[in-house]
Amino acid sequence: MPELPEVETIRRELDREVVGKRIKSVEASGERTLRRHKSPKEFVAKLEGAKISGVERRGKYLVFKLDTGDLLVCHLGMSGQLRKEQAKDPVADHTHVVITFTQGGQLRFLDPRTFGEMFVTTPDELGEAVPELADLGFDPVETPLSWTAFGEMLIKRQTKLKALLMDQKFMAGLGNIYSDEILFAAGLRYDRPANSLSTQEIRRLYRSVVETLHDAVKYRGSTLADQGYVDLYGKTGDYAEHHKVYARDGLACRRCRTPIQKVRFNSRTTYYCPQCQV
DNA sequence: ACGCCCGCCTGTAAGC
DNA sequence: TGCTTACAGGCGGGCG
Repeated sequence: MPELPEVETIRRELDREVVGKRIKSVEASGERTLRRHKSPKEFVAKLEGAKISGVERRGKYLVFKLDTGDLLVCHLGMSGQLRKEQAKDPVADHTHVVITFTQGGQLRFLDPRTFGEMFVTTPDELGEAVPELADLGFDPVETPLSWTAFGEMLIKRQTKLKALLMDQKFMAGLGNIYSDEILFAAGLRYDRPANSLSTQEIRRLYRSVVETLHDAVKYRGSTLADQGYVDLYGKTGDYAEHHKVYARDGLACRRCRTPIQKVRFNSRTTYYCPQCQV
């Protein structure tokens, strides 16, 4: 669920809420959340006493810069949430990490399905020990390309459009929801071979990538019916109201009134308009 | 290189 | 009502 717009929304809030704060203590009970460490103790030891000097985003990863020189990396997976709370607030189920600041207040990580993770590493190791981050493709919001450069990369690939959009090594940050929304905005089917696009289609696709993501960030991301995504304050995002195809199967297309179709593609649910997307 | 599927997890909801 | 099954989609990995 958390894709680029949701992670960017949280990053902006973290920028306000935790940058400049010093970590007083850390409670880390989640072994699976901290699976890259030998033990939660090791994770805690690297954090206590450190000050957070900045928060960046790379695709769906959050990277906290520490004044020790280390980096705290967080991926929310499917069900991870970061929440700003007070020490007196009740601790929700599935809370795996609690960071308490010297200035008061806590940052908590909860994650029912434990696909998410947190770990501390060094800038050097990001390029070696952490291939997932080192191999990430460009970030279309943070470091956009020209559409011509995008087209040169795209035309070389022998794969279908949706698989390519979701490939984090090609472009970082898209998941199932935004891939479908972007393909609708571009008027392209999920199963079009990437190397079959005309120059005009490439330009339209890239414009749709950038515009859809910016729009979604403006509305603070998509909270679906399951409420799986909320921001740092527990607030839902408003972008789902603006979805054109995602979870709208059987409903009339907002552009042409044809019913939106739901299919399985690469064992993922895919929504599209059979009239508007070619 | 690509398509396809599994495993990792839990909460929710549909189906019998 | 209560049990079982399917689904949700993040990612790595394995296989053809």
